[in-house]
Amino acid sequence: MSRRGMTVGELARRSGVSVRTLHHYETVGLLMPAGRTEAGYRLYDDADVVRLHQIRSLRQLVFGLEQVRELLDGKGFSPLQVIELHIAQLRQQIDGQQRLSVRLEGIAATLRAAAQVSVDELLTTMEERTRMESYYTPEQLAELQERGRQLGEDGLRRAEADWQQLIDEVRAEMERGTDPASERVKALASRWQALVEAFTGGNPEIGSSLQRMWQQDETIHGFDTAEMRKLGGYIAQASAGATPEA
Amino acid sequence: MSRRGMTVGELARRSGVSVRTLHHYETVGLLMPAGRTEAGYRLYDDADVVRLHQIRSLRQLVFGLEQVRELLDGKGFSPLQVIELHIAQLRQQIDGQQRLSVRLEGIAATLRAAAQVSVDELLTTMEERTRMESYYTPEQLAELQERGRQLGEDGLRRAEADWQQLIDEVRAEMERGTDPASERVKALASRWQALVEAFTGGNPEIGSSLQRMWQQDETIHGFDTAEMRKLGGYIAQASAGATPEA
DNA sequence: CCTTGGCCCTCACGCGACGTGAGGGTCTAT
DNA sequence: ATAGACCCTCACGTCGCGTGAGGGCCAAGG
Repeated sequence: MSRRGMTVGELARRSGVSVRTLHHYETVGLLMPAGRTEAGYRLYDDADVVRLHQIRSLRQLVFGLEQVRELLDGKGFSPLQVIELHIAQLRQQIDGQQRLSVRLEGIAATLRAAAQVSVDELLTTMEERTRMESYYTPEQLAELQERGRQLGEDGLRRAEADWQQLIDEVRAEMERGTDPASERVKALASRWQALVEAFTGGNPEIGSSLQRMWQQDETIHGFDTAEMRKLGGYIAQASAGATPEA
Repeated sequence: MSRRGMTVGELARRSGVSVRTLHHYETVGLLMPAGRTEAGYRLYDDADVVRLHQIRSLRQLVFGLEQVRELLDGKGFSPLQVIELHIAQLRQQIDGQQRLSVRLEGIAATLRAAAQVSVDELLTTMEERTRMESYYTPEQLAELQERGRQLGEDGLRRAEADWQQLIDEVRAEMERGTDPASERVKALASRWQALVEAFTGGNPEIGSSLQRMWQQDETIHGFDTAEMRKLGGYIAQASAGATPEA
């Protein structure tokens, strides 16, 4: 049977490709059947079987049937060049996808900590992520993300609530005109420092990146930076009075 | 101007997308212009500008305009679900591409060491790689590849030539009926062991994988394993006589 | 008023590697 | 003769637009 040639269906079954694929390979000139019956049925011989195997093999490694044909027909670039080119392209793709993946992870983590996850939330989270990516280095981002992961969703929510609570208290004291050197404000100041510390993880570079964000952006994760700067100044007075640090 | 709405061209310039893209977004119902002039010109308003930004943002993160529309229209899955699904898909893709990349590296390395790089070479190298992938674990493959990389192309070619040379000599002695216990054959045996050692790098698991290949495959990298087994037996006799090792 | 140049419009094909019918012959066994 | 399995050749759909083709709309200059 394979002596006299096999039909498309047979070849398809034996080699695991679809009949349509074989048709397609013929129309693009990649695999022409050795002959036809009087009725017009395609007949493939052993050489065709071999070539099909080659095609399927190369297909996994290479971009595009066109290149496969060029390889098999010996035109175009040398196999090694094609492979190396492909490797380079693959690397780029992988790189881009990995960056995207990291980005998505970060966004997903933030979303998971959010109460309700609307598209608005998603969009603002994305914007924030973009801004963060412009302030922090990839390593710093990874560090922040890792710390967030350890905290967990509840931990993140709690941290955010802590900030909100602290800000409210500080604002209240400031509006009341409490002396920054008072014990009450000093207590607030140390809570403030603790929260900043919890965020930066003691990494001074992350601290300075955060500073830059505070200075240059108008809002960070829903907090108004203008007010934060004011409150921060107040807190700084308390800290300066409380501890002899710069 | 943006009060009364802007034309496609303006919107395109201001947001960095092509006019065609805006047309396309309209035909798929993703971004419908707020209105039209009497002459039929599309007019976009500020809300459209916002929506376009949203579309472009989501577009980077998500597979397909369809999903973008579902997200923006609030139908279908929740943003977080979509993101997580996308992450999973991305991971899979990255995984597959990385495996492919490793595979290509291995093939490229082998090809670089080959004298002439024909498509035949490529195909047989691929087959061999496939066989190797079925015998060695990924870690072992990585180890082998690393060792090959350190040898360099010339080193690999030299190793291959060494084997060929050694095999010829061993065969000659065997055909001549030389006693395996003779000094001459013992010298060959130690060279043999050294070459095997150089290949396995002293890793016994790689050694046993190699054994299995020798036993089960008919040819390895162009060497006839049937003959290799015979020669190996002869060498083993010499080694047994030479050293008291098992 | 007419022209010129720069907008805009609506089709509609092209890309890549096939999937999926539609509509209709061929072969084999009953 | 007929059923059922196989084969044939179109030809459209996929996805996100790019790239014309062929033709109106509009503002400014001659």
